[in-house]
Amino acid sequence: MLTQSLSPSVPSVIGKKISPLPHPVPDQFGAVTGHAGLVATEFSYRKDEEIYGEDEPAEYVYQVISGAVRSYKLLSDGRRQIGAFHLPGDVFGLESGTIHRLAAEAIIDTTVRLVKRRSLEQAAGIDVQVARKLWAMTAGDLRHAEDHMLLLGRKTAMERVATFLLEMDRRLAVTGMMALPMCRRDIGDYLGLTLETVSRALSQLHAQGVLGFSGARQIVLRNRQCLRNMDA
Amino acid sequence: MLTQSLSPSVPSVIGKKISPLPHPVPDQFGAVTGHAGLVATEFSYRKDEEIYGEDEPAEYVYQVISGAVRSYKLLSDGRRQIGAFHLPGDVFGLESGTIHRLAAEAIIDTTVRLVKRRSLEQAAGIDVQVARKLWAMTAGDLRHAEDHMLLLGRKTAMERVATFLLEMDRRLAVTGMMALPMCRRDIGDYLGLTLETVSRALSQLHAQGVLGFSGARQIVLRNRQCLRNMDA
DNA sequence: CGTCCATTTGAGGTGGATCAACCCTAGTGG
DNA sequence: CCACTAGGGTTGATCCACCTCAAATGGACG
Repeated sequence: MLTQSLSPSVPSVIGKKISPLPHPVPDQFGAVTGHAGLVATEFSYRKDEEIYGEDEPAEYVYQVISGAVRSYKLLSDGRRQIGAFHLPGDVFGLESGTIHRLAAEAIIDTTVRLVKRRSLEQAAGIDVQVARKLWAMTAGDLRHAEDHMLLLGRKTAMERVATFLLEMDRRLAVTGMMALPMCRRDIGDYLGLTLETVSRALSQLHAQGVLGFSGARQIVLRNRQCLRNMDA
Repeated sequence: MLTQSLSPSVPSVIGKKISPLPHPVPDQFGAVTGHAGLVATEFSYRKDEEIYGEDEPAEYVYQVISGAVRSYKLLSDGRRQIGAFHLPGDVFGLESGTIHRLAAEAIIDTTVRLVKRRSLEQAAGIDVQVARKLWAMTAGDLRHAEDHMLLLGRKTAMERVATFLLEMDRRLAVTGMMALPMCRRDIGDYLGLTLETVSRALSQLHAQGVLGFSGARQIVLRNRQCLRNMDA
């Protein structure tokens, strides 16, 4: 594999142009980088490539332009908990301290925009609006984590899958259809379940007519209210 | 009960003096309120009294002076997930938005110091150091939530209890002994377990000599390394 | 057309939940 | 000072939702 990058954390493709986001996504990042003339760069990562590791210095803050990213923690024996999926428009890797608390990997081929954390911090020291925005973004991550603790600690397998489907539907459905970038194992590691349990729950919802498949990762929700009811 | 407060969210005792914290606790709150001459007030709540409810407007930010507080979310059928315990010195109820995402209750009789959220936000708009501190406090909560997601999604019952004991030992042990303010049900709802499972795990650790009891809530750790190993 | 994974499905095992006594201790009142 | 009570905690027996292990199926891609 001579063409591979030498280090897993060095992006395999390096670009310098700034692309617009594909969709009218609420652009939290642009709202911040637009100020203070921050330098944003584009990088690309191939499927399963590491973007940064757990406890690595947090040098950059990232925004997904295209593709998808998983943030996760590992136990020593390999058990994995995915804390969040990051989809186009999402900012990830933002830390108030100097260390990344979770690792991040590209789920599929992914392009990100990135800026130096230090330059954001500097901008925050000058412009209170930037400081406010950084706080709000971390608070948004906290809100998601709090909701997810309830799911992981207290919901049944079917409730977890229903919650997941509604979340993905909200975040990436176009024309009523969603194209999941992640495999069943990723979904399981996000929901605190095994991949088999996820598959069984999806099959059951399919049998009940609550959702339709066109390929295992192309899902259309046919009865959102039913999912909302089971999500409790 | 004529002497009870009329509303559960109105503190039952109202004080106005500012007491120092009992211990040399790193005082995040003072570091912020010290600036800008913010007005801090003291309130007290009795055991099991609600401090604020889920989705209530976030009017105040709190710091525990004495006692203990649980923050939690409920499902419609009463299942509860406690997201955090707040002990003397801890700040809680800090929101970047206008709404409390979790409810809060006093675990035992508790006294808190509080300031208006709006006045903190105002101070943050003037003093970047205050803004930085608020962001750092929210980031600290996020870090805890991320660790707790790993526990809830992927750890075994024994690993959860070991993690809990080490956390409480770190946060409230004096002279090698810790006095837990919360009951077994609270611990279970924090760890995503039943109270029976928590009790069994503690009994097993007791039988193994890893910990000693003097009363169900007075615990001394006799082998922290053993707990660290099982915490994985 | 064949290979390689991802996914589905089946069969059986198990960790923690549930249901049910029982016990301890602190608080109360005699 | 002690009997009584109530709530929290412990322990036992059983259950079941989800995990584990295994095999079949399917879809993407050379």
